[in-house]
Amino acid sequence: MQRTNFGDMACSIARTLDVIGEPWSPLVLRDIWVGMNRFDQIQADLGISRKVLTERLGHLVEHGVLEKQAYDNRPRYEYVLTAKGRELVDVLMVMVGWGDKWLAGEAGPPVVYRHHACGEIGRVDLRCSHCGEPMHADDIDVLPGPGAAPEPASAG
Amino acid sequence: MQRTNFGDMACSIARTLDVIGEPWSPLVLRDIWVGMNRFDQIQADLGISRKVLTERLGHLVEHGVLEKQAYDNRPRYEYVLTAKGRELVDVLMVMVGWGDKWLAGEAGPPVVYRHHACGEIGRVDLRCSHCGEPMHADDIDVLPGPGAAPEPASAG
DNA sequence: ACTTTGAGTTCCCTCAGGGAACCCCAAATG
DNA sequence: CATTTGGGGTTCCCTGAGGGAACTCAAAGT
Repeated sequence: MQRTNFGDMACSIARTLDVIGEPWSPLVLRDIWVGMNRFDQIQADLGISRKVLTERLGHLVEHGVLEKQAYDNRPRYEYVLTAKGRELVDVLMVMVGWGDKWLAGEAGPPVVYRHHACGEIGRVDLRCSHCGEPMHADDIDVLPGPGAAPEPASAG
Repeated sequence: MQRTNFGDMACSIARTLDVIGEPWSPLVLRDIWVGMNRFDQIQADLGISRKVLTERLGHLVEHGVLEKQAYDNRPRYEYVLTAKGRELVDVLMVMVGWGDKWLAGEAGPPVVYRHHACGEIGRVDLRCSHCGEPMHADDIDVLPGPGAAPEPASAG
């Protein structure tokens, strides 16, 4: 965990980092997204320390991103995404897009997405919810919103 | 920095985390995105330790996300986003969208985006690059791509 | 000469991450 | 019944990254 508490900042990036900003958290989320729902599976897949995995899973459950479900009469559990967690996967998908473009190298992307709606391999594309045109860093002005902090400009 | 090296994994999420996965990095990027380009500005705004800020800026420059530019005859520098860095802001924008929805509370979002193309306040929306329809976690199948690792399924 | 300012370095201290061993419970096995 | 197996964690110690504050350095400004 980062030592500074990001959750109290008036910035949605910082607040989001408070949920998935710790090392390993996004990868834990990814594993669960693609169907690795059990402790030992995730631990083996990522090579994460069991101690840290316990902590991360607890943190994600606490923040309502995951749910812990029993799957047997024995004390056996698996972790599944909540609605909140599924929407957080959007962030992962965009990370994948960037990594595919800038870091994948000659081998090409490790995975691709087939879109149910069209059946084609597609990438994720950011568009304005209002007009549907592309919406990236240079296409917007960042303005203070209703929940802005009193004095300083912050990009949250 | 996380102790485990994410950059070598066959997963674009892990590789992206290798660039901006360390604590503070996304917030440093955000500050520079909204025009806080100088060391002391960023340090004061975030309350990050100077030691760590030095390290993060160096790391981001090294990975081609930022450029360090002299802005005076004196040894004075500022940090600006490269094209690679500007595209990384996509990830931040989606984090903002999620944080606004799930974490902002009654006060509402700390900032809003005005889209140049339509002039309206809009949010960012994920769509399929192929058909233009919404594309989220549940709308896709994740399939191995050309750069997939030999054996295991991984969501990269 | 003295102060100021931006941009870092250096130092020490604490606490989070890594690694490996250990524990608990319930079912299956002999 | 006693033992093994396997999932799901705890506990322990060690190292190294983050926090904080002080220090440095170079070029102006006065």
